[in-house]
Amino acid sequence: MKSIAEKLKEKNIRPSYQRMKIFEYLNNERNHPTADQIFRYLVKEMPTLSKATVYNTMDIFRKAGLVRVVNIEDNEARYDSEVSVHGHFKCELCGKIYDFPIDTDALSSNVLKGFKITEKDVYFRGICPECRNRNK
Amino acid sequence: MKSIAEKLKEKNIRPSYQRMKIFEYLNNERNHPTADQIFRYLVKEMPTLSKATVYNTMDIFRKAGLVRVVNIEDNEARYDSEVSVHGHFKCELCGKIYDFPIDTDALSSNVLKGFKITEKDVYFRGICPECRNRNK
DNA sequence: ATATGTGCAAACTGTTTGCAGCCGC
DNA sequence: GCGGCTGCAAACAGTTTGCACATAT
Repeated sequence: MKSIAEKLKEKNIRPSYQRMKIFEYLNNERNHPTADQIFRYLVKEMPTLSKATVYNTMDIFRKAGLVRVVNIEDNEARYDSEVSVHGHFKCELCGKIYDFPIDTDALSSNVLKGFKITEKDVYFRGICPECRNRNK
Repeated sequence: MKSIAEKLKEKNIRPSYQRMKIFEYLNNERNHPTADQIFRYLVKEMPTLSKATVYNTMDIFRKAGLVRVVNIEDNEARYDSEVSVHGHFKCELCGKIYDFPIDTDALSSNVLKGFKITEKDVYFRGICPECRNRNK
């Protein structure tokens, strides 16, 4: 089991304390947090933490392929430590975001022949089973 | 062929001059414009037009199902007068946004059984054929 | 006359930037 | 000591809001 520091070094990211804590948080809480959520959680144990550092770090992680940015909400970005191709479902009632697998081949129909596709985002919205049952 | 005024009335939207011009623009220029593009174009012939009116109008249109909001860019929203389910591809080089059909059944796999899906957004990014050829 | 729509400016929010100081190699 | 990282504050952009005035029925 690799240490966090090693994982960051592999990507040529200097493992500062802040970066390691942010990375640790992302991999423990897999709730697609916003930058603000990450900040508010970590500032409790690191009172001098700055939001700019969170943004900087997320950008570095994104460029290194350690996180995916989830823009399922129009106003603010969320971060996903699961970087493989998959879809996101947001429940309009409870706000929870679910991951789900997608058949990426079925999607990229032959209509996009000639296009080089480097990024695929699939966002669904609706009501999750829990909320549907609750309102019955 | 219905007049624009009639189309708006059908949706219980009072056909003010501004709203008709905005609706007309959306259906003529099918370039997935931003609010700012709509504003900058129309302010030329309507110097007193306000950006707030553009935003208000787009919100009314969206609620009435006349436009779809395209959030393929993280910073600003785009509007699509084509409201049927389809995907969007953005070329990272020329910035152009292409529509493409999606097999919506292939997408909603049985993994999302129990979920009520009301909205589907599919965003791809990459390089379009034109740009690929240009750089050869 | 009353409802609704418009336009202006100010507020708001998420994000980015510049820069001074700090830390680690 | 040097390069890189952090934290603060200010700047920034897109969007929303409050309100007075204009407009349409």
